[in-house]
Amino acid sequence: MAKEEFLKPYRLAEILRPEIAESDPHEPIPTERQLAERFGVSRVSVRQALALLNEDGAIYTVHGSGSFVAPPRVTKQMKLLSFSQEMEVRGLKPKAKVLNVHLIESSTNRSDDWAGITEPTYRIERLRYGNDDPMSWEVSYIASEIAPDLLKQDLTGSLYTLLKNNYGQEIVSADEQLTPVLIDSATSTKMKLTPGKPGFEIHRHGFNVRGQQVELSRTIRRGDRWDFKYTVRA
Amino acid sequence: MAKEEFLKPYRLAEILRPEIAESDPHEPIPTERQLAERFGVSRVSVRQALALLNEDGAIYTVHGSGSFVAPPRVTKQMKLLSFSQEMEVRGLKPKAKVLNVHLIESSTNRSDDWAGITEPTYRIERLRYGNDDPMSWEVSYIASEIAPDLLKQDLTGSLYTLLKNNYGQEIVSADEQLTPVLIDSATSTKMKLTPGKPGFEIHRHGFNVRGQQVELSRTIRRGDRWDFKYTVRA
DNA sequence: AAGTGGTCTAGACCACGAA
DNA sequence: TCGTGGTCTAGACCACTTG
Repeated sequence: MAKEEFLKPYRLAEILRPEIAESDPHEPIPTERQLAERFGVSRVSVRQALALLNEDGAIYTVHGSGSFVAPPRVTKQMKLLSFSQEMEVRGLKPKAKVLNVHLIESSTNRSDDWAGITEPTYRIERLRYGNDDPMSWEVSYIASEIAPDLLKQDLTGSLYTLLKNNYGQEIVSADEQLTPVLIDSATSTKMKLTPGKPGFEIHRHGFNVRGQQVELSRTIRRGDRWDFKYTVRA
Repeated sequence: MAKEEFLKPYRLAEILRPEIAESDPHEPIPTERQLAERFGVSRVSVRQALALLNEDGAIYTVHGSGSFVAPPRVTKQMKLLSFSQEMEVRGLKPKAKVLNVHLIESSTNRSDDWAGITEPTYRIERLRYGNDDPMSWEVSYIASEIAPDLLKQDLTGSLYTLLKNNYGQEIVSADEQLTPVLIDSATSTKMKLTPGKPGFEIHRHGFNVRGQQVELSRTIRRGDRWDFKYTVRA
């Protein structure tokens, strides 16, 4: 079931990566035609492999001249990660404490808090920990038609994993909006912080492969424990 | 000099876009083989066109089944934009007021503020406006070997455009780091804000095609006028 | 079983850079 | 001019979904 697209290019990239790492920055790597012959694959596959290496900044390519070892860079590409995955990347143990869960029945004057989510919907309020430190406070909305019996599930782990494994709803893309805020006193208390500290407020809309909105969430993250790093291209 | 890669796929995508816009969400679009025949191009080109449409959320594809019209989404992909470009996207007129420019000669105990930039380097402190409102305060460092005579240039416009047109240094990728902060009183004064408001602090490293660091900057942006929206994928 | 998208190939021609 | 990467083709076979 491995979902490895572009098998040859991917494997080829992994073979080339250590070779590249040993060369000095701006040294040329073999030409595409040479690599194609050496590995017995088509030039198209070589080019896809080089494209992968280019994406994470291992090489750069100059039309008419060649491909070269890129000088070292640190920042990673931005990928969709659940909170749990993010913590694991940082080497911290993720945990969640459920503060409140309930089902919101059809409401006449519905709040915009869960606009786009079909009612009735579950509202899940949780505190998120990394190595027992409170890292963020979050409220998630998930339509009950998507995940019936959600209340019976264990909600102390990754919601994304739960949705995927128990309901076949994999979230493959998300729209997010970051706003810098002063963390209000109520949230500060819940997160055991001194009030008035800066943080991020994040609104997230999660979508499945079919572009249907599956999850909606609002998150407050403490600024002293969260940076937001990314690489952006022209 | 148009730098349009994938000419056929790109043009094909633009032709298909309006057709797709007229169909209902989740309606199937023609198969790849049908499109290839209809437009007299190879299936590979069709697939690249569909990939482009997929990237900006116009369609989604299901292996073994087909491609379908995606339900509407709002958020744009994140692209590298200069401040000036960002303002234009928002329909605001960009402007810069130069607060301070000078050349930093080789220093013995150099500050980490411009780590990675070759000395001597220019330090450019500017206030950035959108429609005459101060939007952000920024300090940029640019090595003098890259842009000699920078002091003689007009610095009230886009630095990126200036670097590209006058010095042949196009910045094609950047690493950024966002931190939520309370805007300090000195910066608040410069931006004519009441102190203690939340904002973003952004560190940016700009690179040319060869992966060489061309620009380094630190920016403070007011939180009440800046959101950070993006789409992220698995 | 038939039809769809997913991967890969071999080969052609174009556009650019360096000598 | 020659060698490089950039684009495109026609056709093959695989993997998946649906009837």
